[in-house]
Amino acid sequence: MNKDIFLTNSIGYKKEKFVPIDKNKVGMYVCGPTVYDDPHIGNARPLVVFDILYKVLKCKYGVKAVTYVRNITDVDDKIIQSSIDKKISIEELTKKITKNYHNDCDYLKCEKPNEEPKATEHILLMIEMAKILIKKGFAYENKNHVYFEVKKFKDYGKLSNKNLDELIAGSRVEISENKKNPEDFVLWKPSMEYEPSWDSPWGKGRPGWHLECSVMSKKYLGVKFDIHGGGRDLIFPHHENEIAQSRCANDTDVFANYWVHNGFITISNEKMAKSQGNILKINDFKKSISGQVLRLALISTHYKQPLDWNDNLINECKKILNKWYECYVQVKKKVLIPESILGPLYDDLNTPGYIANIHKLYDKAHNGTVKDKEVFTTACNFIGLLTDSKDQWLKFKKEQSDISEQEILHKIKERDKARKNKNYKLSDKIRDELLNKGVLIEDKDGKTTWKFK
RNA sequence: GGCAUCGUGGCGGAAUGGUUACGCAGAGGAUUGCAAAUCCUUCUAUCCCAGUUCGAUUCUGGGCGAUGCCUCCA
Repeated sequence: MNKDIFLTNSIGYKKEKFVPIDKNKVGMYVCGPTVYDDPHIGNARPLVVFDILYKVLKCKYGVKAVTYVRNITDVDDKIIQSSIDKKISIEELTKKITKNYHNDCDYLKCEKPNEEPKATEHILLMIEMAKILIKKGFAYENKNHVYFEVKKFKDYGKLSNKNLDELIAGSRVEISENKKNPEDFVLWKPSMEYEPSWDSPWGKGRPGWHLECSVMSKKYLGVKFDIHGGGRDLIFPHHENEIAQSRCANDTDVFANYWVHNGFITISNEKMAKSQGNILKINDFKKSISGQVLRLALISTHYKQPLDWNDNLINECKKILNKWYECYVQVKKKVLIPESILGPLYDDLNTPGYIANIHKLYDKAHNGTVKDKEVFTTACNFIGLLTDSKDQWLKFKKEQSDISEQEILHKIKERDKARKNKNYKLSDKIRDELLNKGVLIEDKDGKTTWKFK
């Protein structure tokens, strides 16, 4: 499609036309998980949002033109703490959580990124970058720590709309006597005996949190690239610090051109937090709800907006997908999605607008030709919906029920008998019983059919 | 305290300087033993106050309210 893509750039928070550095190539870096605990529904949002942005970019620039990098952070204080709490080794923990994370990605129908670098596999590059920053005078060593001197970077705070004076005045910044200034942040720190460590010019230790993304984005996308994404909360300090490190180390005027951040999820209007005890793990949905339902729910609101997670939302999405599967067809030949339908996605990833368009395609397809149904199904597939066949969808619902097919057919026979005898009291009772077990009876054209609700 | 975002019908949720969003729910109808499912039709809205304008829900200013970030966090 010839149409331009627009994105809301967090720098300035304005919608801007997307122009890649190289018009034949697009690079996107998205902050992936820190593998210290199972992914929750909040982690799922950027996964799905940037998966769709990836698809849109590929649609416009070609499959091979887009490089999507999403890291895995496997060294971090939270991981150390979690391994102590769970009484398992760090390696065992990160391996296990990474595996769970990949399962969750599959469940949510997310495509694999082109690269999925791990922090622990890039320690040497991180040490290199820290060395360069010291050499150039942007960082300093003190007592086996290396700190980035924020003051030295003039554009600090440009992304998050902060100025240094206010930050310091807030005095919530961690004060350490090792630091020259309270706002300075760690590039390298020493490790305790039991903590993971690597040799460095500043002794055995480990990197600070932000360095990995600077190093890995550079390795896979270069010192300047197009899109950097993640959750809103990462704007400060994580992304601000990435910009500072990268631009100072690489002598560049810009790090990423477009910063795209997704909003937060609340649970029934409450902040999702450990202290609230309302963390919903992705894994906990797998048994009862199809990943497609979660996916639809996650994109039912524009990515920038907050999204409230509640039963009503899930039920609505279930209903919509049930309905949509009525028009599902297997698409064999490639079908083009009309520009007018695709439009909202190009316009700052307006998924609700696109969903509204799918509803219109559904209306057309429902009484329309096979071609109409193919267009409809293709439009759904484009955002990762209706990617399961109808059989798979029905099978999943079947697995939710504890009633056997045999039993259902038997009950229906019983009901038919009652109906023939005009014993409607009994026949309605049987229908209610089945409904309670999730089986929906439909008398159509003189025949009784059933399906799982 | 500082910096941001948001405030649309019963609910969710887009867009827009003047014209139908869309979905769910509700109502009416077709259909049915009654339903369900499906189809058709349909009601309901732009927080308050000023300003700009021929005209503002949309732009500007003020107010009120909600939320987020400023500390680990998607």
